[in-house]
Amino acid sequence: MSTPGNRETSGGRPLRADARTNRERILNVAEQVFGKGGRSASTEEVARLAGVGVATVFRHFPTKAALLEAVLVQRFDRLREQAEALSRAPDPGAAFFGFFSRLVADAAGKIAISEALLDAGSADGGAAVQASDGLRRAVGTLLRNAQHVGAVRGDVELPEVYALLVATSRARPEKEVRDRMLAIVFDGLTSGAGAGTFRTAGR
Amino acid sequence: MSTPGNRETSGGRPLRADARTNRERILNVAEQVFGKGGRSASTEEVARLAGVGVATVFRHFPTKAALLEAVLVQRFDRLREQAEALSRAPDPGAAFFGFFSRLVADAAGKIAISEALLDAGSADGGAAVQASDGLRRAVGTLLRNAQHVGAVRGDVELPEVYALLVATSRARPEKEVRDRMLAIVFDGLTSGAGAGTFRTAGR
Amino acid sequence: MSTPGNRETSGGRPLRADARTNRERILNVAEQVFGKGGRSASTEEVARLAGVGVATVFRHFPTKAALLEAVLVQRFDRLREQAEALSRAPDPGAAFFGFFSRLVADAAGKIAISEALLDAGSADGGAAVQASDGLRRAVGTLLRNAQHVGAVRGDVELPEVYALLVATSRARPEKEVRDRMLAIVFDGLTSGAGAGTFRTAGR
Amino acid sequence: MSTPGNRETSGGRPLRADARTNRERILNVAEQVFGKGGRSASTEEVARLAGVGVATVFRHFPTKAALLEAVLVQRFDRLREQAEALSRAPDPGAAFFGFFSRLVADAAGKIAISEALLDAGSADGGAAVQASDGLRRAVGTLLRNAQHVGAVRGDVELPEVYALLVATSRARPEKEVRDRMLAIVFDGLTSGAGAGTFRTAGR
DNA sequence: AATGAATGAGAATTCATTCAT
DNA sequence: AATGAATGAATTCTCATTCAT
Repeated sequence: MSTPGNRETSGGRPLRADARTNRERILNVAEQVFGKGGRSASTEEVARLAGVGVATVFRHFPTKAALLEAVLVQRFDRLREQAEALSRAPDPGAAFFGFFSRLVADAAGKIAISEALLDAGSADGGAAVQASDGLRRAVGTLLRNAQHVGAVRGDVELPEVYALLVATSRARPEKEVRDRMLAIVFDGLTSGAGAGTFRTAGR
Repeated sequence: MSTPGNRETSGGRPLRADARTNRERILNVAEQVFGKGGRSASTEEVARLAGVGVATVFRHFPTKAALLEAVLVQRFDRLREQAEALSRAPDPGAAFFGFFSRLVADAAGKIAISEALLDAGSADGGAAVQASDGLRRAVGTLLRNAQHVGAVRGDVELPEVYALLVATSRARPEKEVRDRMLAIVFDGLTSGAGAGTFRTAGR
Repeated sequence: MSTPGNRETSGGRPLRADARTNRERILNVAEQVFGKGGRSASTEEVARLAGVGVATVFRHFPTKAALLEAVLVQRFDRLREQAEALSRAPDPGAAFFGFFSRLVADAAGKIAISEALLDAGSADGGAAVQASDGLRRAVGTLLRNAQHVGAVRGDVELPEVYALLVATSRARPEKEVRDRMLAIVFDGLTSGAGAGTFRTAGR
Repeated sequence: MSTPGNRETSGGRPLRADARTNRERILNVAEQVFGKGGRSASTEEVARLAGVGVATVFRHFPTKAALLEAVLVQRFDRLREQAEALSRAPDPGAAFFGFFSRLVADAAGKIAISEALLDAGSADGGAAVQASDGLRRAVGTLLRNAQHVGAVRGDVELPEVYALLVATSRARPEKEVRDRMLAIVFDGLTSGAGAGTFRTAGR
């Protein structure tokens, strides 16, 4: 949307048509490759599957870290856009839980992504953190809306909700189990009270 | 219980005193190093921090994978022992939730461990998987006990509970947030009902 | 002849000019290095003498074994070509003995080569074995031709002749002695009869 | 026999009984191990098969090279003893050819031995060269005797005969082929003349 | 004397990144 | 702009040799 991080290169000059095509293909391939093999997947692999030379990858993304970052930014931005779109949906409860479910389902099988969701909280200094923050804000909106209509209890706050989102997107059980796992979390987000006794039990 | 996995070497012969010391130091250092850097941390790093040569590390653990495995087995075994001990505690509810909390707290900052908790479900064929299964079984016992006394609702099953354990142990927020995150999950495990509408919402 | 094994890479695509140069230099240097130090000579040594980095060697030959194999294939192919050329020479006797002499002379100082001539009989599964077989077949033709014109006695067969070729190419005496050694073998291949009594004497 | 190289250690002091036993066992195991794997077989392997610690091997033989040398000396000495014994046999022809056959047969499957037979000609400076010379001298005697009775033609000399011995002991064909190969060589050593034309053909 | 443990110096191989075409 | 080639710096693992018990 109105994100400033969407420029094609830092130089600002618009890319030639074929270059833009290449950049996009590389980015998409990288998402798959890092999704499967994590950070440690090799840049050559990305180049090969994208059908370009390694040097081309490095022309577009000066370091492997930059490539990884670009992948993450793209992903975070997409998610943020979805969240923003849902924030205008008629049923805020369905919007919130639906988004939560979809994100977790999508993250399955995307190692690097979820690793990143995780680490992006920590210092990276870069664009990925910003993009992650954008997503977090959008989730915050969804959450507030849902609380407004009583779909989510009022006493939970964004940090723990986001932590749950990150956490559950990391687990990679089969769909069946994943759904049952989410059901529990969603119950916890809805009902409230009661179990308070055990919250810190044993600590 | 009487853990059979605690022998010093598979060979059976007890190690010389100095060797055992070294082996233990290496194992502990490795736990930290892999905890911080994940699988991709280098064996050399482990050796350096343990104050021994790389070759010494390899003498004790013939491959890097074996070292990683040993670390995991040790950790899983420890956790299983704790779980087993708690399974005989007077208050099954406190036992279950207490164990859950402690595990998640301990996992903080231990990348490799949680990665492993995660992957151990998949094929590894090795000792780590066995140890992981042992832990899972022990958690199963805690869960059943807690359900028996009504501390955990009766309609949840081990797979999703274990998935939640894995998931939340992966997230690494500060203590504050972690506790609030767990409170939500624990609520979901206690109350039940109600939120069913949203379980698969958006899917 | 039209050797099919001479392509630059198995991929088929012709190498860039500079790459081909490097590949050839590496191959030649490797022939010398392995010739002197045998299989256990180091790849680093090859790289150093070829004036390239180790990684370059590995780019061209993905494993040390592959490099060794390439060296052998090249050598076997060359020898086979020579043998094939000689198989059309006017004097089959001179062709056979001449080839024999030349091969033995060339093998002097080439440990890896003769080791390989030796081992190629055994299982390697690879291209070297094929190339070795090609050479053996070519020698077979030379032998048959020479027997046809009576230059080599009729009752010897390829296996023992090839074994002799391998054996004598392994010994590395000075030229003088080598020639005298070959003279004995050649006599044995020509005359026949007579000494039969001693063939298995003492056995 | 009257060899001066038979002392147990260079120190001169006689070894304790158990030490001598160990030394012998190590030596025999080493012969097998190096026979199978060549020089590159590991010292640990020797130790393991001998049922002693590595350090014990190194106590008896200060370096791997020394161990290899000792193996060779032992082997050369044994062969020399056999040759010397045969030099007093009634039939010098049978003695010569018999010894030749036996040596070649024994060498089969003993990589290091034949490698050494080969290299011992070159500079080693050590005891192995001396032992090798002893063997060579003994073969010389066998040869002269055989020539004396006309079993071997008179115009061949020790260097080329020894070279043939070395060469054929390196080839490792099956028994069948080996025998036929030797038959050719023996013919060459007996008959003489005739094939002279080809001796240096092609050179 | 015997041994298991420790180790430094390689060796093969990989990979992010730079260079020449 | 695109590419294949080149490379230095890791990284895992091995082995002859030394050390401490």
